[in-house]
Amino acid sequence: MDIAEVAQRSGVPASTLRFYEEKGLIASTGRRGLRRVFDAGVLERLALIALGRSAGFSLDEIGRMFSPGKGVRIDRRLLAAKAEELDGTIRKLSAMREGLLHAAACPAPSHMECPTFRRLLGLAGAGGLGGRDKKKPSSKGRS
Amino acid sequence: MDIAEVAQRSGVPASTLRFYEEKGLIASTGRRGLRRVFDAGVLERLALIALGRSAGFSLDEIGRMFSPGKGVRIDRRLLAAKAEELDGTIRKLSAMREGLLHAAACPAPSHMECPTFRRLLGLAGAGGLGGRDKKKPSSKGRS
DNA sequence: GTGCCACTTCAAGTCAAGTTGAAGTCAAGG
DNA sequence: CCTTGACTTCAACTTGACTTGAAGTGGCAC
Repeated sequence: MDIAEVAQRSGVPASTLRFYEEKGLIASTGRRGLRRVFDAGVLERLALIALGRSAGFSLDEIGRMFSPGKGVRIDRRLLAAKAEELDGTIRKLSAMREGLLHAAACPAPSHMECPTFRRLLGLAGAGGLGGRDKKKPSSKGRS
Repeated sequence: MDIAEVAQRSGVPASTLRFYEEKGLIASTGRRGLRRVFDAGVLERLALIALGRSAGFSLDEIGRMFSPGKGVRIDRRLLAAKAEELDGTIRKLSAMREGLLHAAACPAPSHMECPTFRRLLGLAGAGGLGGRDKKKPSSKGRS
């Protein structure tokens, strides 16, 4: 498979594939001339990377996970830790969602007069939850 | 209040306050010499900003929310939409957490041989969930 | 054999949300 | 009056994950 096929099959842009290779996240099995040749395993690897990213791992973390050998070799404690972290995030997000929903339905003329909303303010200050960014739509390139 | 006091009372660094003012998210009521003077309302505003950020709004979105007037004037549909978005995120995060937990405890020698883990892979590909970044600890400056 | 165009490389740009540094200002205390 | 140092401005840097552009190469269809 050349890079275009991997891109097309995985939905990951070629530029990203090169970037990932540069970062050591994926590897091409060789070259045909200048062009990278990938084997099918790279698709699994890419799925794994997507999974990791979804779970909140950085590319570096993901890289560390399978840089050792060919196997996936993910440290289970790392997974458990990440799961716990996720759990905290979920809790905060849930509280926020509740508050948002209430605020949306709140009868008070101004949100500032709503006790629930005001409670939410404190929550925001307290919570460690950071800014989230949406994933890019990435809806291009797929036929 | 000068910037230092606002910083101290809100926990938001002065550099960030200047940045926020530049972005139109907060306003100083005047100057004493060169120095900004803020009134107490800015603290509420900052709480609101923190809330918005926690809920996943970008600074621009937050700015749009209260740029109109002095009042908070948050569009309730926007809140509801954000809550729904949050809900989706929570769902994905939860699934991810389940999978992570399973993977951490999974008896299969390689994660690739574990059906649950493989199911997770599909999930990651499907989910729209993007990369998350942790909030910085920000444990400086607070006494 | 030759031309095209998908591939290659490498550097630089983007975005968000700030942070950091240098150089300058000025209110207040001694 | 003079020093101090907290404030000011402005620009450049940071991080993470890529994308984009320019310039070059070469595999493959014809």
